[in-house]
Amino acid sequence: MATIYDVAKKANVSVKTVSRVLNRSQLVRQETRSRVLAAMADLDFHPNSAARSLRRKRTGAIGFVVPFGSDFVFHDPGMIEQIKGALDLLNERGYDMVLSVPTNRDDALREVVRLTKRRNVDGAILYGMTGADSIVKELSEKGFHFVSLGYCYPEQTHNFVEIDAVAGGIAATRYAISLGHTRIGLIKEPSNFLLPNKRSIAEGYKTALEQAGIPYDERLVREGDYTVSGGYWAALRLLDHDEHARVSAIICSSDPTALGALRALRERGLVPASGTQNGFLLLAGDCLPSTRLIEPSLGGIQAPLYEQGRLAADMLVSVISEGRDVPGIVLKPTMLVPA
Amino acid sequence: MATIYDVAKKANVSVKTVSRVLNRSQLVRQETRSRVLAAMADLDFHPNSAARSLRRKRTGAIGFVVPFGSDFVFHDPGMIEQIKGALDLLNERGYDMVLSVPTNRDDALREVVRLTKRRNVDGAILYGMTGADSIVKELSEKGFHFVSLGYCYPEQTHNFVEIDAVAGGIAATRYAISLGHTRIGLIKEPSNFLLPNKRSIAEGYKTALEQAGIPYDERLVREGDYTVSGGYWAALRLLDHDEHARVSAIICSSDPTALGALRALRERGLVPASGTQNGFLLLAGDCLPSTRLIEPSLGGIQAPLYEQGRLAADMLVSVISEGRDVPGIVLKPTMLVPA
DNA sequence: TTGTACGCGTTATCAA
DNA sequence: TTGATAACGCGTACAA
Repeated sequence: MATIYDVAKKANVSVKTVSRVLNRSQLVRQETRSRVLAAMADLDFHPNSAARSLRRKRTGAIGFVVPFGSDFVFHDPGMIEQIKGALDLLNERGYDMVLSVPTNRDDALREVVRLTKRRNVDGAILYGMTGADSIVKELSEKGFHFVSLGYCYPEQTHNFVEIDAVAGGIAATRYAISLGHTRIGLIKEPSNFLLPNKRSIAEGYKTALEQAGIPYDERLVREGDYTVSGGYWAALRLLDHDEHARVSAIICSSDPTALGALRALRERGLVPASGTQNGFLLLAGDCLPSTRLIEPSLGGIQAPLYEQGRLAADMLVSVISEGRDVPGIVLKPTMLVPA
Repeated sequence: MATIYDVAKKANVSVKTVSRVLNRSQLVRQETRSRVLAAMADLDFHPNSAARSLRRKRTGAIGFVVPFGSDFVFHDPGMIEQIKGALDLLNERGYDMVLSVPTNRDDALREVVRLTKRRNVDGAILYGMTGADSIVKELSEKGFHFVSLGYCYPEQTHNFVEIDAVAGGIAATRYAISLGHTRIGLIKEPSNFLLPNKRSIAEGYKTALEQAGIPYDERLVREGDYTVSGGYWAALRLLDHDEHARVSAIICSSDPTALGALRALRERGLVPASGTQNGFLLLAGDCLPSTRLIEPSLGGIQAPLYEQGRLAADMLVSVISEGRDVPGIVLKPTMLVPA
């Protein structure tokens, strides 16, 4: 491969001039610039990134690390949306994305440390998780850059983009109540997605019930695992548990959960009502566009996952370029009425 | 950040010795090694990747470039499976993946050139596409490494992993015929996914019909775009076109296509039969595990997309480490009977 | 507006 | 088994 020395020789200039052309400095005479550009084209010259990174102390890449393994990550449309949002923004900003999907928390933390401390990347987006406290704080102190999707530790005030699950729970539950439902099932998020200061959708559910004077029945609340089959089994348990006082509505904490619940409903001969029509009410948890292509009538809690990914990436780019932490953001989901 | 010089000083050895420890050379006395390791831990030393890459002339990363834009790529479960397969293998082999999703062919080719020629990556996986001929051949000649998912140019014999769409078409069509169907609709792949030596599912479809003595009716073949809505509209056209001689079966070339078609069927009051039961037959095109979680009864052409991604990555790793091209592979899909 | 010479942090070539 | 020193390719004080 040709180096700037080859280009310099060919264009009869110094390497510094070549470097200037490369970096779009204005201090190069037009005629010189064209000569250099011609030489670069002739030699099929491309600047070596490693040399650049070494010198500039930045790589132009950021890491995206999720601790749930590829089997989960690539089958969860919500995670996909978050990654997509981040990738889109990074692309606009000229950054490359290094995607890493270790299978557990410890490996994920090791990955973040490896990517950032070895300077493979200029910063990392890390999925919020327990046990990240010390590492993430250390990274911050030592000048490595990171932003988390959701909280990484209790009392975290900076460098995160979170979605308010409680607000979603309230909105969905109120909607069900407004249609006259009183036996409302909830398939909540898996507990390992929660953190001391990340509150559950179940809190919103309880609040809304309480405000409407409907007694809370813990048997109507099941834990899902954000997968289709998790939703399926949880829904079956809700439907079969109490034959005489069966739920007439189910609120799901994710889209796959809802698709699984839908399968369970169909197996039991129940078709969720569309619109405000009477009948069984099934509410999804992300209401992603891709889910609604498959089930257009599905309403529920619309979580801005794509925006979350985008904003996290945007925040990371700021953290990197300005060199200081940025206050966290909490996004509100909205309630999408079934079609 | 500490460098090997700091470590060397602290451990009272030369930088070369530190380097040896770093690279697990056996030519270091045990006692020296432990002293160096202790110093590294003390200083929280992490080797700088840029410096390493510059010196070693390899980065430990590979690029994955798909030319269809994030809106398509992240919403197509087939692409997701391919990426997942590649990522899993690269992870096992200790490579990082740089994911790039430009929106068109020209940008994709530029991306591959940028990533490889600037040495951001040691090689790239490129989605097969027209117009890649010259660039991909040039890369090959100049010693840059690449492997393509599907063919990149006519007469390509090396560095690709392809899935035989014709075989899939034959199998699915034969299955439909075996159940007594004679009016069989086909929603084939979008034409921009085809290349001179990549043959269409429609060829297999025709072959099977011909062998069974069923006349070919071009009105029963529609082009899809691999999306849910594309499948929906194509299926509606198939269902509404010819009221008196309507299709009794539809073969789809992808899973989203089938999910869209399913929506169309439901809207027309048609429920696809399960198993070998009589009734409307709907066959999917990828039969991915994730699709079957949503619609467990869906049968069709089961394409080994995950394996394709894995094998492509594996092939690329070979190409990189052995420095020479590897003969292409063609995978056969199988026919999955509806449950 | 252009050029010289050095440093970024590693690895590799020798020689000891 | 270890070490001095030269690369790797680019950016940048500093000088002209």
